[in-house]
Amino acid sequence: MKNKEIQERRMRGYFMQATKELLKGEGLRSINVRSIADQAGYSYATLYNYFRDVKELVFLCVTDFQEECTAEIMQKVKKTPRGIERIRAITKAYIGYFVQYPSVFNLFFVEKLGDLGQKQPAASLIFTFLDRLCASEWDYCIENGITDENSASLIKQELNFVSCGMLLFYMNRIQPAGYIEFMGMVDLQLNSILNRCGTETN
Amino acid sequence: MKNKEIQERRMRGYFMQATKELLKGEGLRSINVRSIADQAGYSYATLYNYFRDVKELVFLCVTDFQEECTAEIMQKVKKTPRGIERIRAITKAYIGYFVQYPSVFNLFFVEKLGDLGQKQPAASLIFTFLDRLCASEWDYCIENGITDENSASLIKQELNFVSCGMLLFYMNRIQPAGYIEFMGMVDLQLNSILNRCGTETN
DNA sequence: AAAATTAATTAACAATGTTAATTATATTAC
DNA sequence: GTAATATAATTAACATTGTTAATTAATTTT
Repeated sequence: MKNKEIQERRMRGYFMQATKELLKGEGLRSINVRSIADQAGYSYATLYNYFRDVKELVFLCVTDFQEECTAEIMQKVKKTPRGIERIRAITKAYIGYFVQYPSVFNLFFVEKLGDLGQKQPAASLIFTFLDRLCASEWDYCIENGITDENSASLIKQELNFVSCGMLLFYMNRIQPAGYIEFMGMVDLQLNSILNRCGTETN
Repeated sequence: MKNKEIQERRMRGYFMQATKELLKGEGLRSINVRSIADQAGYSYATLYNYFRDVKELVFLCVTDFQEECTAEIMQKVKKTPRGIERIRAITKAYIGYFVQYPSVFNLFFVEKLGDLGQKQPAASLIFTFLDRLCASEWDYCIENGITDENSASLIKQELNFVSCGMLLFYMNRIQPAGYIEFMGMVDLQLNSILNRCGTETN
């Protein structure tokens, strides 16, 4: 039955589209079975014919957002010189994307998504996201002797944690207060971390 | 009416005690008006005679936990040599406390606590917590020329963000998988950040 | 001790997630 | 092409949780 498969995929798509619109617009707060179904133009119970529960549906948006985010970032940094410079640009753009879509940040890093069955794959998908975005640039740096593998691996982690930490404080606690100050702090932190590359081996 | 005040304080205390027990035991998941009231030995509606809502009650536990955490840390590090060494120890103990009580971490850093009226004070209370724990040691470092104010301020922020980021990943995404690996990573990161002190000015 | 006040409890309602029962739609057999 | 069947979608219903209103119990005041 090919038709059935196509139709089912289409239906899932409608609900996912609706969920993504709501997430980007009103945010996670506004997400509930009824609002999603409304947005999709169906009754709330119909959703359960295509998804185990509302968490599965929301979770599926993660992959979509990651792809979108990746595209946006790569577009933004393609003119930046390769190496450390581009790693800095990617990380800034990565942070910028989450500032633009706070609910995506919450979805990725904050929400525990309950006891979602496929928790572990999603977890590593998220944990390695920035690493994957920067992977080829780190390779470039190592190949060109700009840094070595050991310090690269440390700094990768540090970028990951610091980015996430800054975002968490900014989003959740409104600290620092404004976007300008926040991005200023981001610059300082990224400089501090990335300036260490190649200058010495700790 | 002095009695009334005493009684009211006592009642608030009962509910707070109950909430803290639940938080530390079952975690935030298990927190709801009825479970708190049960634990306290009252009906759920009674709670509303003493607290605006359940969020206020939960929020009040933050301060209590901070005090407890501070005491535990200071006890732990009192024999560590002052300066960078002790900053490292405090930060490790700080991370250790949250690993011990994951729900306190959630409460502090993850939960948005809705549109809590007193949001801002709580926010800065949390944001500055590690800084306050380390404040006198940083002063010590600056006074003794171990580091200067500029790099101290950068590194303070970095410690704050990295700690929070590592915890977020570990708690939320089970990454890295085990406690031993996690604490190993913590050591590496703290070394990397703190080794920069005084060796050079970036 | 009766009246009045205060505190505590039960009842009730609203929002949300989820499942069961019912209705509408589409597919298949003749 | 229509009746029987299968599938999909909807409404109804129930569970959980937060919150407020109405009622009952307790305490205080006179």
